[in-house]
Amino acid sequence: MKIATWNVNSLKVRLPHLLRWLADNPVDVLCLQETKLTDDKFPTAEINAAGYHVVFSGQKTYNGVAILSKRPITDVVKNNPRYADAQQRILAASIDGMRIICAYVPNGQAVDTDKYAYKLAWLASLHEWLGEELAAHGAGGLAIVGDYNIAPEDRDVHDPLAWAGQVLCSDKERAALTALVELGLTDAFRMFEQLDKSFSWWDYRMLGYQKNKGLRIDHILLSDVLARRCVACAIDRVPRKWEQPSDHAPVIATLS
DNA sequence: ATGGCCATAGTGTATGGA
Repeated sequence: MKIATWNVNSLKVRLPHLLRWLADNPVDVLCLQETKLTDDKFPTAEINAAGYHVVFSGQKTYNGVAILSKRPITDVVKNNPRYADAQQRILAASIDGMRIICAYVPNGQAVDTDKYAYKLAWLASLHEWLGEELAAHGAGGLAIVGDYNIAPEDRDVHDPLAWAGQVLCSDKERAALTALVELGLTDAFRMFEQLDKSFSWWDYRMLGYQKNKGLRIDHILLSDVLARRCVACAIDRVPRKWEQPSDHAPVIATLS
């Protein structure tokens, strides 16, 4: 089975890309971030017609998450109950006994801003709640996937010197991600040999994609039960080359 | 040429993204 994540940067704009990508990549589970749609505007019918169940939690203009699945979805939790503010960034659900969490971690803007402080507080709260989710659902396997807005290591950054200490690469953000991993999770991408300069996001500006000036900030973290089943993990750059693309590429993990 | 974008709200131009 395949589990994937993709920050679509507006599902309204990117629905044709989503449907085209699913036709080419009929993954079992796909988590979306930055849908930027209120729930009444969510394209449920189109996604059902593509063969997927779907749950979602959105808001106007910003954020918004969704989980698509070929198999039925149960036990849905919207938001981190420990951090239930208006920003729709977390969606958890059970699929065939597995716990799937779709996460859109705050961007943080810049290290000296309130948004950065919000990001760190949000991550600390996520850590608390994720520990509980692992305790409750770990036996059947848990995957927490999405846009973490954190490049874990310098090799995940096109220009580590330029980005040193900057938002997405700062020590505190990396430590927060490490703390999540230390709950008993594995970065699926790094379980396998990968090409140097593998990224999942490229700035729209400065010919970022054409020059491969990117970051790897979209991650699939697997609990031990699922990590043992994981046989591959890859970033699919194909839709980043399509007309009017999202600035993020999908990441796909294959489980036996 | 060392900078070059995009989506949203809303109809100018500001904000957020990463």
